[in-house]
Amino acid sequence: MTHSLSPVQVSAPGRKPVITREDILAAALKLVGPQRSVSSLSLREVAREAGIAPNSFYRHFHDMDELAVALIELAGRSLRDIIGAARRRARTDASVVRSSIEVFVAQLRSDDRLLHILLREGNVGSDAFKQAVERQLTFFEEELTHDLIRLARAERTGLYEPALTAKAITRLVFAIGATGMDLPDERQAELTEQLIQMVRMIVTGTQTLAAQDKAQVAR
Amino acid sequence: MTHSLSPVQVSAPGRKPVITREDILAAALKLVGPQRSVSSLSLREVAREAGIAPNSFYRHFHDMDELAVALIELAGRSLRDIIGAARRRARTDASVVRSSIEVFVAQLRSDDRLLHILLREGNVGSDAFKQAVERQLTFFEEELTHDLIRLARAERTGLYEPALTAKAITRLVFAIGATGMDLPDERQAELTEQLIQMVRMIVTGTQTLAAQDKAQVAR
DNA sequence: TGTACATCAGTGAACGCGCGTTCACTGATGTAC
DNA sequence: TGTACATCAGTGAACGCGCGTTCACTGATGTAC
Repeated sequence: MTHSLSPVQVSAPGRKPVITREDILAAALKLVGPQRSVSSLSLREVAREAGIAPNSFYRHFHDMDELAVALIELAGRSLRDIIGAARRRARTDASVVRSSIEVFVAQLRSDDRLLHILLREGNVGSDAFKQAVERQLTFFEEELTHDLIRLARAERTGLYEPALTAKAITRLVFAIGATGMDLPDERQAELTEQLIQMVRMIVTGTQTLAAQDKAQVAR
Repeated sequence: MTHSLSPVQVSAPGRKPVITREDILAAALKLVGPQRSVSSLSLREVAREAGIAPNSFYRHFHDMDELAVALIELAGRSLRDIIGAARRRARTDASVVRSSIEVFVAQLRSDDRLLHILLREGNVGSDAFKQAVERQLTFFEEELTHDLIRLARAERTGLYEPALTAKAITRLVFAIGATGMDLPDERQAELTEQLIQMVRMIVTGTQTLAAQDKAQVAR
């Protein structure tokens, strides 16, 4: 789950940077944890962790808000890549649910803290920050909507309100995932099974409602 | 949505209190809003709002964490009372979903900020604080589990994993509710309908899965 | 190749601020006699 | 009823701290000639 964070630097006059935006983002990432949300980090703390003077921070970001938004975008992009790969590997309807959720939970326990950021930060911080989180979640919903439509066509099952279904699944997985962030490793499997069952309830529900609708129309 | 916060004071020697725990809780409540979570409030800020000297705060709470936990408990208790009343008024399966969610969304827009606190604070703050939020959510889940079992019996529909279903519904409603906190009033109806449909997906899903299980066993 | 110069990443020191917490206090109240 | 006293809610002043932000600076680098 790594990404290049900025385009290749074009050669320019002046002193060479000894530290990059990526270094600062990585330092901030090291500081977030069970007790610390991104929006509670101080500029001086991040600078200290990155090994630079507090005022050097301003060479790379306008303020802490800009750093926080950059972190959110990085986290969202990485997670979508990972889940997307898992979805492409899976063949059947059932295994798409399972493998996506397994990858999601595995990422919860991963050493890089990227997913933690998306889960912990939804409802605090500045407007710009909250919007950045919201944007990443809607990206997920859009991709999931397309998947649901594609799967319903392939398996000839009905589908009731795909966008709403995608939203319900996304928000539920993220909400439950957030509570599981700090769980010990041995409860990971349990969390995974719970999530899979919950998603199946929703998917089964949509299919049943779609079938009822169809019957209604036919009658 | 009001509650008596402490037992009636027994007469004791010493100066009469001019300010109460309730006054301080109310002051803290006034300060939380779109940009401010309870865990971001400072002791001095709350004292200022309550009209007392900063150090007087210590006469009522050991620290800010204790105040935050008291707020969470107040909010949870109040919301359960309100939703409980709505559920008792409703007669049918469908109207239980609708009236509970309507009351929930109405409370989202209410002047007292109690529900906001539960929604915004799930994933930040001290351990004691997060546990307090978690505890209130499990209270909801337990009550909902009982309701689901009762309704399934009454309507002779199957029920698949009632506790898990209750958890999925609770977490989903709170997660979506959190995103709707800061929405303008005119989108309240839309939010309500979305939530109702999502809950129906889950309930329909559980019933269908239960029916499938039964067929499996009968075969 | 050599030199003067512009650029600009990073710095050290300092600022004013709001914070949580402490201390010794004041003075209103209820109780004992 | 009157008086001395213990209790304790609330206070004003002070502390040391970490914070974000500013300023004028240093010195490494690439460019122009």
